[in-house]
Amino acid sequence: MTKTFKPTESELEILSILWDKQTATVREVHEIVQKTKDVGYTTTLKLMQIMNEKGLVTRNVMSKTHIYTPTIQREIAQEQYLTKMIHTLFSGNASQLVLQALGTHHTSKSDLDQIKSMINSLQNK
Amino acid sequence: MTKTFKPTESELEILSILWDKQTATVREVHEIVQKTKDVGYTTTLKLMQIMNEKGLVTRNVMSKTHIYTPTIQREIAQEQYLTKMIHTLFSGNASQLVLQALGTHHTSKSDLDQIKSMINSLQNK
DNA sequence: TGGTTTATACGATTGTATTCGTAAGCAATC
DNA sequence: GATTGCTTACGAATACAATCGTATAAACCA
Repeated sequence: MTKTFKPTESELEILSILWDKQTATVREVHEIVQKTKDVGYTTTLKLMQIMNEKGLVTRNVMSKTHIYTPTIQREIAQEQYLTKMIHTLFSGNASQLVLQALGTHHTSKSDLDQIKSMINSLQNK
Repeated sequence: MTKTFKPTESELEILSILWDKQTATVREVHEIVQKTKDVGYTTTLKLMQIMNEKGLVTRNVMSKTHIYTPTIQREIAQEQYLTKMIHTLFSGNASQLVLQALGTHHTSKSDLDQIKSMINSLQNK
């Protein structure tokens, strides 16, 4: 069973950066965080230390500057939040979410093709 | 400009109940909340009072038992969370979210048809 | 009417997230 | 080898969310 994974707002933001970069130092993360939030370096540092304690990330302490890696797969978080969102915001109706997403967020033609073929394979079951 | 809408975890849970029922008393909400969480009546009451102060809900105080109504449209919340989720969990790629949603959440054949026709109309633009 | 139930109001407590200041170590540089 | 800059560690303050106990009033009813 997957342990309950429940990062805070700020932790999720940091995780999302780590998922994109695979691995990063506090400074690298902080530089990105700073673009949207006005917080001090030690705040980001502290958060990442706490995340380490919680097991949300691991870190390589070989060099003076630690290197952080997320422990949770992005896919697991995706699935968890998707499920929750469908439940609380879409009354459990996944297709409503899909329609909404397609309607208000741009999607390339080839991506649309990919979605169509996925639908076809689902319908042929 | 839409005011920043940022309910807490518990507030969102209550809103989701109100969205489904359109309108409800504290007791009605609490009865549903209790199915998943073991909290006292006054906790739910207090939360809804705070939500009223924040403007997340309005209430009709004509009778002794107040009747609550959500002020925020469910659609606005849907859009906001969807956007945020696509950004932090799907690297900004909406179609990834759609594929994931279709892959892991059941969708009826007629709903799938509806999605297909939506895609077709998007592609014919 | 008097007691019981059901409501709201509200203060207080507890728990957790967020933020930052300060200290201390290390490494490059002057 | 002293100074400067960057790093981590850590305690402490602040803010906010969540929970509940108690008081008070209205409505119900036997």
